Amino acid sequence: MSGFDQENLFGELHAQVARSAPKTPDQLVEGLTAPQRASVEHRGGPLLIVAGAGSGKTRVLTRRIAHLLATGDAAPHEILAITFTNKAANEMVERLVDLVGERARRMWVMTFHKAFFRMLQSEADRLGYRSRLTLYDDTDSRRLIQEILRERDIDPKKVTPKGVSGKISLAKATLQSPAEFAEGNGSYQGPFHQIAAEVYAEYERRLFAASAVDFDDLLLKPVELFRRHEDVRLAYADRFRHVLVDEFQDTNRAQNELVFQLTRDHRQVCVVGDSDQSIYRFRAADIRNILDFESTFPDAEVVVLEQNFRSTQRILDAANAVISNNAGRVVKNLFTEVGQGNPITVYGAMDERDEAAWVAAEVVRLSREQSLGFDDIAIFYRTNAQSRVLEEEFNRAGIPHRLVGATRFYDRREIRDLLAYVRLLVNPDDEMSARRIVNVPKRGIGATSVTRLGAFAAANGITFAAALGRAGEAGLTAKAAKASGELFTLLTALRQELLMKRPSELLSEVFHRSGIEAELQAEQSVDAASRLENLGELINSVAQLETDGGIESIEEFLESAALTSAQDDLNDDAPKVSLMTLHVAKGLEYQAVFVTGLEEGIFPHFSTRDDEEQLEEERRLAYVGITRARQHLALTHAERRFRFGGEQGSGFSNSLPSRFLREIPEDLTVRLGTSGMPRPSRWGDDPIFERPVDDGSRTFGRPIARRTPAPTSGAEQLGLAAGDVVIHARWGEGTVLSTSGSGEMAAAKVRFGEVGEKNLLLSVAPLRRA
DNA sequence: GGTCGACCGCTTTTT
DNA sequence: GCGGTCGACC
Repeated sequence: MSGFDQENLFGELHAQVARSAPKTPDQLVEGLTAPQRASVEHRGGPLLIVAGAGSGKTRVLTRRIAHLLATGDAAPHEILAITFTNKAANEMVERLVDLVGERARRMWVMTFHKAFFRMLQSEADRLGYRSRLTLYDDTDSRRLIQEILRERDIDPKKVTPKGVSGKISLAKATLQSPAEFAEGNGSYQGPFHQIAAEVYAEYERRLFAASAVDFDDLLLKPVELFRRHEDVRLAYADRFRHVLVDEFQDTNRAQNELVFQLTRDHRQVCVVGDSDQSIYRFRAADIRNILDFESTFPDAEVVVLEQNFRSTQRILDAANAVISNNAGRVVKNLFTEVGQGNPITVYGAMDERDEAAWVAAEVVRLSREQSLGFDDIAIFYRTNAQSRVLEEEFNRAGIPHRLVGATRFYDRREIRDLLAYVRLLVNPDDEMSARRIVNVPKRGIGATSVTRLGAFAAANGITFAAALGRAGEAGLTAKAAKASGELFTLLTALRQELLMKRPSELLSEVFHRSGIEAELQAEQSVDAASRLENLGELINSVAQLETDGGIESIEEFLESAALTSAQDDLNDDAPKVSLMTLHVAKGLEYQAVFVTGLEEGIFPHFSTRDDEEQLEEERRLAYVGITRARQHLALTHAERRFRFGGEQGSGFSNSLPSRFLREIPEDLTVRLGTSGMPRPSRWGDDPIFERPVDDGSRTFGRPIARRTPAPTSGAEQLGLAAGDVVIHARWGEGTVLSTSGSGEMAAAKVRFGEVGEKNLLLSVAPLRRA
């Protein structure tokens, strides 16, 4: 498996030894560079480790923790080590197990969200919550906001739930209460802000009533808790005498505050980060947290790790060249002793299919010629939408692969439905979940009934779930009332089982008795079959976790369901090529990396066009992508790219290669495909590179095994030109405004009387001359 | 009053 | 290709 940094030459061997005999402090600093060693051995005050990409920061962190234990300066339960992703946390735990043995698994080495959810859960009563907390994920909270907007008759076209939820999320991340948010900070307050402020306040009331918290609350509420209850703060500060934070450049204000509250007394805080890898500004990450760390803790010791142990010199040179275009950064000087390495390949594709096919062919070539495993290879892209074509092409080529982090397993509808039942059983106040399952499976309780039930519950001060039992009084029709009563009985019965059954058994009970299973079985479609399969998989995997000791209670299961991202795949064995967004790629490394879609508009993304700061963040993202590669790096772009589903009503764009490509010195690269062709203006005087000959083993520059051409509508052969009048099977007569492309890619912009202007791909459009 | 199918509009990145 | 909305039909 390709993993994180250096470590693993003797990793396995050491692991064997470590399990029997823990390492001595001296052994723990063996083989470290001077600054790495200093980071591990530092004691007695704040420590800032500025760790360039690939400089071994995970290694330093884990060694430091092991060293603290080995010297007796800390006990396992006194350490809090925080990461951003589950993946990073798991990796850190595994490495710690190698160093200090199995006790590492019981240590608090986890994500921010998980750690503070735990604290919050155990102290919930101090903030006035009545029952166990339910965690709402983005979808849940979005839905709640939507509901509030609907109740207030706010036009969802003008004020989108997404927009409001973004505002609220930002407010929470910057520690603004609804009142503070409403007042704003003196800047212009538009009507949108007003509405958002009102919704925020109502949203908070609803969450509280449901004993629910959202993602942002996992950070905001503990801050509140610590501020309001000094005794609680002191208790945790006292317990966690050593706090270590990874990826500190991506902390937001709430996270920064939490770290400060926990450590300001004992000051034993160690943060690791690299401002060049800050890529979560959109999520309110504040790069100032790391830049200002030294003024927050004036006595902080600063160590800079500049030696890179991962990539070849060429790859580092490319990364350095790109990132040096960002203004006002602290200049670091990454170097390596690995050697020059291979040139970086830049491939210009005709379109996204060609791009994907080239990548697939290269993957095959690399695995053959360089004897790389599929799991040594990763493909990155800027947006999830780009993954589909890659997947299709990989399927065609028979390359084993997996999408990392695309749709979370727990985000699938059927899974959410089943989980909603369980959440409702655990927390009867959870109105969102109650509303969700009230008509799943279909039992004849529609929107009108739901509204009535909701109104009845509110009027009588009971929960929505309780209202189900009094549906007659709520004014439901006889049929709906009967269904409602049955559901109520079912829920009551299931609640009896809550304490007696193991999580997997409970899930299975719900699956059978709710009727979800029967409904899906009755459907007889491929879709239903796959949903059934997913549910079965869920139940199995939970049972598995129970045997492994990973899950004890149903609450624990719900927590992990909400906090687990799709990155932590359920079952995984065979080596596979990993496909993921650049954001997901942070913290990982691979022998060979492909960064795709390097086009203006895609990467950097359109939305960052007018904002220099956002553009710099895109550049950091490029930096992150490039520095993931150890040996092989390929960068691709496409001349044109279909967007959306790629049919009528959408269109394709012709794209310039990304500025990031232009920022990489020519002499580090080999340029192929359209990149190798002479190009006027923008590219300057690119040398012309030959297209390699097709000798069977190399398939540069041309896709292999092109898909069999789909039968076309033939319209691309009509030779249409601007001004021609055509007839479309659906939209009738129209006038051609312009044409573009040729062959398979030929397209025309046509104005129709009724539907207006459409961009049509001629090979598929049902079009003929008038 | 409920269900289902047609259509529209949108798509940045995530714990 | 998706979710969400709306209108037609049961």
